[in-house]
Amino acid sequence: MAKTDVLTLAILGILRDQPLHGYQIRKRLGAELGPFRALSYGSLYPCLRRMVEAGLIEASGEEPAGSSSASSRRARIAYSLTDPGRSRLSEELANAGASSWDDDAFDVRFSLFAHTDAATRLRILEGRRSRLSERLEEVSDGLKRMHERHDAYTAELQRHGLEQVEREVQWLDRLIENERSARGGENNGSAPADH
Amino acid sequence: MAKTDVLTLAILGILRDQPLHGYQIRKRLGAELGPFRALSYGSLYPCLRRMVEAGLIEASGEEPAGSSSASSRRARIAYSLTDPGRSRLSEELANAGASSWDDDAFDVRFSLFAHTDAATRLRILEGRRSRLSERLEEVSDGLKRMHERHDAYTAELQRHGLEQVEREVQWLDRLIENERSARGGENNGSAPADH
DNA sequence: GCCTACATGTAAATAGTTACATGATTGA
DNA sequence: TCAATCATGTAACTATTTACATGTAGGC
Repeated sequence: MAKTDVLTLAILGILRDQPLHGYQIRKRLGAELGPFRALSYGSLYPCLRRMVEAGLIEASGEEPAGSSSASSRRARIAYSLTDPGRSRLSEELANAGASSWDDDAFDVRFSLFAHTDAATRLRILEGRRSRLSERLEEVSDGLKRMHERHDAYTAELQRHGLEQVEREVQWLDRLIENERSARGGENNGSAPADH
Repeated sequence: MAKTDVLTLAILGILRDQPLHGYQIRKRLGAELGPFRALSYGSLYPCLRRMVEAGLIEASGEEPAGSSSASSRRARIAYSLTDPGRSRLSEELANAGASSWDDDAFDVRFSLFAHTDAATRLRILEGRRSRLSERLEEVSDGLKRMHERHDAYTAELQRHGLEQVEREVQWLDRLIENERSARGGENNGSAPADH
């Protein structure tokens, strides 16, 4: 349930603007999103098949989104969003069930922020922040409690983990502030506008 | 193959010093190691069973490592390392096949550094560092290449990911330096000794 | 008496990777 | 012609989560 749903969403998102082949989908996803750095075809193609069966996407024989259009390649299948797929994407983008998402799910949602409305963006960022805060407390409690049960390496590992999560929270804070100060402007934003 | 092996190693490591119940193993692992924050019993107990079958650990009816010893609890099973389990742990700790490990595997190995010899520690740290460097290049290439294909949010996500990996590399560099400057001293170290 | 934490497990469903099988196109 | 990259898929295996099933001990 977990990752395939995320993969489905990521595919819907990446097909939003142009049809692509499976191969291209894999490359883009791998290049743009951490979670799919090493996505295997054994995951991708079955997922595409399921999506076709569910009517979310369509497989068509030719003319993907490539640059040159003259060649006569065989066996290339371009997938494109259907209307139900498009609705499903909108639905997903509007629903900020910010609870229970794992890191990967957040990344995918975030990467689709350009097509997410401002209120939902804010809710997602805040939801993510509060979950990370909980984690922060758990880990720092753990660190305090182990404290004298020595093992400096384990402690160092946790200290480092803690730091990374703290930075993640700071990053979110910056983003949240940005979203807030951008209020009154666009509803369908496209830039974190900070540097 | 991937995570269970890591779980097996983590269990061997945590049972090195005292026998523990399954329940205690889960708690400790969850508290000390990120990868096992949400380890389920459905993963843990089958793994313990496999380890018993493989002769790496032994299940004994009573007397775990608890504080008070007077109570007569039922159905509590304390697992302890067998001699083969102990050898297996040593083997694993000596082998720094630093290639192909994922993040979780590194964390588990690192948490066992107190029982790992200095040369192996260094090899593991350097192996990890070089893999992260590769990732760094891939991601920053990707960032440069997308660059004008707009979408500021996706770019921001990658920038942030890049930063986190960069920090991870800096952390490793500090650790590596520490290990190097500690040369001539202990072979079986116990402290990163930096603050 | 009730709730929480302790404690152990199984079965079914899900997900994911690896290895395999195949073949076209491009450029050196 | 040879290698790399493009391109699509399947089957077997491995791992993992979720939901279930059961029961004890200690504190309020």
